[in-house]
Amino acid sequence: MRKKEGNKEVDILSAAIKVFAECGFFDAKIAKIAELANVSIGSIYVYYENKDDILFKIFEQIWGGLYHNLESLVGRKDLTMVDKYDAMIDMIFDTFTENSATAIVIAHEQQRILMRTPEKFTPYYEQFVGLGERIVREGIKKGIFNPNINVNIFRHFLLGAFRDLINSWAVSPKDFPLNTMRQNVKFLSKYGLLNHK
Amino acid sequence: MRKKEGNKEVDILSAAIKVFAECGFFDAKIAKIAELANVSIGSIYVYYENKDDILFKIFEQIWGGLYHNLESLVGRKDLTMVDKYDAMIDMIFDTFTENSATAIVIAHEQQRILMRTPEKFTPYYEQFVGLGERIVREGIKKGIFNPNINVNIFRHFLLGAFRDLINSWAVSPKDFPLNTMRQNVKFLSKYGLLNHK
DNA sequence: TTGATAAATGAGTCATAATTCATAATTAAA
DNA sequence: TTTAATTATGAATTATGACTCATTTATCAA
Repeated sequence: MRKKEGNKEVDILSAAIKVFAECGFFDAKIAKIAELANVSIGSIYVYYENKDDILFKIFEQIWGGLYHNLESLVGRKDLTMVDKYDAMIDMIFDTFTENSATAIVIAHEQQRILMRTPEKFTPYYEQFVGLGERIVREGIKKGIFNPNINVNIFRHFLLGAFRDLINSWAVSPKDFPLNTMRQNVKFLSKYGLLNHK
Repeated sequence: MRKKEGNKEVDILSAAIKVFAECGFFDAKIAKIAELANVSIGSIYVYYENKDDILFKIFEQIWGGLYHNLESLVGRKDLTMVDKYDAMIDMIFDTFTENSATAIVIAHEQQRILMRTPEKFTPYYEQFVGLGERIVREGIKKGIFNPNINVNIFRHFLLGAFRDLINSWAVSPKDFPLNTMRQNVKFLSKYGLLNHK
């Protein structure tokens, strides 16, 4: 039996994230991913079914991680609802700013996949969103959050805002300092634009 | 001289919007656009340089219209800052909900184009955004809006939220009633999620 | 040392679809 | 009519790049 050399599966995924982020999924060439991963073209098809499959695995990794993190957050009894909410925001920021290329890939490709083949998308995404909504609903029930807010709309409002912001940061980090972004997102989503004196 | 039959240029653009919305830009076939527009494949290249050019013209149309509308709004003296802000929100909603296919195309393709070839993107977009920022800055100067808000971040926050919401509405209008969406976006962006009693 | 098994390779296949262009059709002016 | 200018056409060309698979290479057990 022959042993695997290094970890091609991981190398390919990392390379793919970089290439997808730089060129976009459709202009990304398998040959370039192979080159960047120091792997032959054939090896890519040993580890992944096809080009789509590589993209799916990227989503799986990201949303799987976020789901597990959020799961342990929602259960905590030592935090106020606002603290949980803030922690959730931080968690999303941390995940996506850890690797800016990933942020770009998610921002660009997720919507398309989600719209055309939602059944093939990682279930972690819906599970993650479900947990997020739970935090908001719980906050409403406790009278902390505004009961007139439509939770479904709020979720798209917040995630949409996130996508644009994190992508902007990934493209030009100097124009979007992380801490300023965090503070503004937390503040805006909780208090809004108006000056309450 | 031969006369033009009907208005192929417009027919092609309308057909392209539908096909781009349904399949996404990359999976959209020129042949299908030609078929839907009742035009030969060759005619498409009489009126447009290539596939990209069709997409560019769609952006041009939408952002050109929005820019001109917003331009006449910012100059009005009879409105409070909050009224102007609300009117701007309504204007964006109106433009994109007028044609849901256009909303989907913008939501899906704009980011990619803007990131990879910003120099080729319609200048109306930046002009529109500039006017929007002016409203916010003016509101801050008048003490109506919170001076601690980073205007650049706010712009991405709001436009990102919009994109996701309008796209969600375009995909399943029944889950996102227009009026509820309008109210929630206006409320959330001004007052935020917290219950101010 | 050798045979068996799994891993790795990349030149070549092949389908796809954007774009071209030689030709035809239509209208207006001469 | 005839000619010229413009508009319309779609079969044929062509480039591209995802994916295949016959072959090679590496490792282990016997």
